[in-house]
Amino acid sequence: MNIGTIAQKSGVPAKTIRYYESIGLIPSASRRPNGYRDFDQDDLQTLRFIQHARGLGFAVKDVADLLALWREKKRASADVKALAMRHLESIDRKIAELGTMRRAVEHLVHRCHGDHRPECPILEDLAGDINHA
Amino acid sequence: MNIGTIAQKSGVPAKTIRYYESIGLIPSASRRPNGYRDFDQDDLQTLRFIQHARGLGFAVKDVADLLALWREKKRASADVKALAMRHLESIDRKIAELGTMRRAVEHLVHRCHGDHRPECPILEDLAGDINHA
DNA sequence: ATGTGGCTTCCAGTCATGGGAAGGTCAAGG
DNA sequence: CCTTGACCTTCCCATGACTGGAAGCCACAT
Repeated sequence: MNIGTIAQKSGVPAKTIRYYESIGLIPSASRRPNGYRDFDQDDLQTLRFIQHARGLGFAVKDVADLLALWREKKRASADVKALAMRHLESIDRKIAELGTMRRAVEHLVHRCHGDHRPECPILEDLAGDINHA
Repeated sequence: MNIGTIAQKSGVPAKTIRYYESIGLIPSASRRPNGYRDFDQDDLQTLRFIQHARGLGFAVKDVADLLALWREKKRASADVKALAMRHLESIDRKIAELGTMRRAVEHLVHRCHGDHRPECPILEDLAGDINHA
């Protein structure tokens, strides 16, 4: 299977597959006599796994760990769960951070007339008057 | 005022101030005979403005636009508001995306025993069985 | 023979910094 | 006067996770 084919089937762009190979996330694909990479069903499985994990927001480093656990038949599910829970916490931190920003920005937007006049509480607040919630 | 002093007063690291200068976000600071940058109160105001805007998650490019509007006395507040609203929408998109991830990851975490045994729905789902919500 | 599309490698850019090297400067203390 | 330590300067490299593009080979159809 050529890289274009597996890219299509896995949803991972060819460019990204080469990148994953270069950083060692996936093993180096075997080569045909003409130099083209040749992928098999196993590679497809792996790339789909990666695609799903990335889709859930796991960092590439974490995906590498998940892949290792996936291949390790004697893993303890507690290890997988711990990794996933750390990820969940990091998602929660990001959501909280964005929520704080969101409230602040929304507050500013609310107070700005948004017309042709130059007076604008958004700019005033950014300039330093952060005392009138 | 040396760069270290203004860094302290503005909360923007010296390194970052030099970077802002290099990309033209702030004007080039004047120099003392010894080559040191010399900042004044205006620079401090500007850096504080930038720091606030960055703290609200505005991209550096957007901060540049906000700075330009701030300095333009004949601006229309509608322009500022529009920029802020676009930012608000982008925050909302990110929150929604993280929320979707969060629910999926939490669902997986819930279903995993997390003990010494190798069976793990997290890995199974990532491997492709995405049909049992 | 020519066109097209896919494959290869390698280099550079993205975004917003942070780290660290190599070297000049300044104020204080011995 | 000299040294120490804390500043400052520029420069290049690294991050994360790709993406774009150039230059060149390969495969197949017309």
